[in-house]
Amino acid sequence: MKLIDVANKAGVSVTTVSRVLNGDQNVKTSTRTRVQRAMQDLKYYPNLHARSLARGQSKTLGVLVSNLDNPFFLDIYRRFEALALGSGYDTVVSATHYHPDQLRASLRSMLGRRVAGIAAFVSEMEPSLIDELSHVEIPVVFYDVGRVGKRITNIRSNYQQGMRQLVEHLRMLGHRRMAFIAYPLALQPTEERRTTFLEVTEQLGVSAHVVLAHSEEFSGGRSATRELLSSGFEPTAILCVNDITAVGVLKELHEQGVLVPQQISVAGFDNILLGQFTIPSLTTIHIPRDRIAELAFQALAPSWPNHAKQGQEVLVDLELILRKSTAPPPTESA
Amino acid sequence: MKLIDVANKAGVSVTTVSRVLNGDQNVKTSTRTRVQRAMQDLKYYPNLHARSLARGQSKTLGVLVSNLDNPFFLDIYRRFEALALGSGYDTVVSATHYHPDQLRASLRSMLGRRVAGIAAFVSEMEPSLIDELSHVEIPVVFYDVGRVGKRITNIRSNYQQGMRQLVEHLRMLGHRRMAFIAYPLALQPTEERRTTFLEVTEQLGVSAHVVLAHSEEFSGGRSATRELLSSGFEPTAILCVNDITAVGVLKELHEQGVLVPQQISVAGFDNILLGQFTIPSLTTIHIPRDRIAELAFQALAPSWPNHAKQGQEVLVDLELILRKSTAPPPTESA
DNA sequence: TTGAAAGCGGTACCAG
DNA sequence: CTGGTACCGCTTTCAA
Repeated sequence: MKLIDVANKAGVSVTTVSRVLNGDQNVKTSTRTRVQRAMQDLKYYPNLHARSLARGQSKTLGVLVSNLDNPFFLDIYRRFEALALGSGYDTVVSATHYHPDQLRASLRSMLGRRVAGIAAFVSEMEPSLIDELSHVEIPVVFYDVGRVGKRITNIRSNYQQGMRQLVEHLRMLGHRRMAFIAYPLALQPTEERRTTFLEVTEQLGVSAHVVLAHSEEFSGGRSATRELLSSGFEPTAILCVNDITAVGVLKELHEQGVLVPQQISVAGFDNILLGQFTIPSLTTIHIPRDRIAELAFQALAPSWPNHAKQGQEVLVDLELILRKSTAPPPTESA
Repeated sequence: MKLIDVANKAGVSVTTVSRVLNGDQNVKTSTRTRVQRAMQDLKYYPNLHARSLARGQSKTLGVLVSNLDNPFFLDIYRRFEALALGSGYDTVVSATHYHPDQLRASLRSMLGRRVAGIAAFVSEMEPSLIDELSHVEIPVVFYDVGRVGKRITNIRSNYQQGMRQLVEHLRMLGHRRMAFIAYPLALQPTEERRTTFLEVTEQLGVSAHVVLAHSEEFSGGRSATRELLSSGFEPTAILCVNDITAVGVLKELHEQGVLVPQQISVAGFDNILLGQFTIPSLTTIHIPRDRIAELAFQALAPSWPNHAKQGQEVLVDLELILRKSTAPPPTESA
């Protein structure tokens, strides 16, 4: 079922059909109706490939995400998609599962699709890929990786500021021995959280200890906690690279009969919805995902109000969210 | 950067470039190398739209999901995508957020993209849409909605069998008053869970009570629980339409000081990963998502081992997963 | 082993 | 207000 079939059925030219298809006003109402009827009767819908080919561009935005399992990324994507949809853009996502190869493949596929722009919320972005992207003629926006360039916008979280708030809060409560559960992969953003933790604890004079989770899942938090508890460090507070990990920590502590927050305080990072429903609810650092998604979209969509954002670096501030998983440490009577 | 640019640079015709692009063996090795060099130098990557247009089909499978926030759907999608990728298919997802309009739009977009097949894991599929789909010339597979047709495969969960196991288990434990927290939307699959609950409890002679959550999120479980506790029904076990809801229930009960499972048992449905990390871990019904994804893929991919599945209805059995959130009810000494 | 040329299904410019 | 037609970039006969 093609344009010409509709044209024949309606007794007009393909041009006219194309016009009504695209809402061109220069079509007599009676003709328009006739064409629309024909389209319906034939159950016609346009071939998007032909259209994009002819137009030379595709009103599609590509979104790259490391991991859709983490609600953090999903939240960003959802908001981004909503904005895109609202402006008539289609959206195509690809989860790379932290594999540079998969990332490369997804990227090629998107470029092949001639997307109008690419938003990359991935942690495994390699320099070579960033290079490759900077030669491309479409706008690109990175989150937490990459660098600013001609058409490249960069959004970054102010980890320093966020982590400081959290550590200061805990210190204020009286904590002096804090552990950090880090990610197993050497990914820029998560590495940054770890190093920031180390810096801040050093500055504030609290003793710090880092242990690596060996999975990005809940279970990573669990096993890391086991390891931590038998390490001899005896932290009074455990900070986690993200909320998912913290859920695992909470679970393991509960199984071991350790009370949170009475005996050990726990904090997450990201502020995913689940954190409000854990037992106890989770103190965490909020990363404003809606705002990040909005900034990203603005950087990709031309003719957007404050589209000026393109080609810049934007630093996003984080916010400490206090809930029930943190409290003063037990008084050391020993 | 187009085919012809590469051809010029390499001093061959576009045909030849196309050949090396598609791995055609009838190209002299030296020529092939020259062309490949040219492609690299020019950072060429093919325009997928032109390709699909010329080929008349697109090695892309469309996946429709109600809601990516629910790990249940995400798990299915992840597996499906992996299989597709393994067979050289691209995949495009669309979350409909339970809106028939959004579903319709996504469907059109996919058909416009001339996908090679569509897998619909959506609850809001309307009869009219199913009709529309049956006229399309590509294979389609539905999960929990729709009906079998020429190129239409149907996968269904055996809710009857799953729900019966759960209710029997609880009855065996001694429970006689069970409440069910249902979904707010009138969606076929979730409705089915509700009615099945009612049937089974009736058959087993246990008194039943249904309360509607007013959100599909964790919070829906929380508020429904509040409502339930003040309803006077006093259930000894609460069954939930899914695990997400159950997490909210667990939270609310904990806040109210009700011990799970000592005072009230709680069960979920779906068996998402999170259920292993709740406090207490969640008894639930496992729906074999991997298998569902595999069946779906088989139904769409031609030249697949047991591709015979197409145009059939497949019923998938569920499995009771016993964890720590269910136990005998408190002995009524009153 | 290579190339010329006819589409694929739309879009958009140029006439009328 | 409507139609003719030259592309868009790649695939695929058909010939050489």
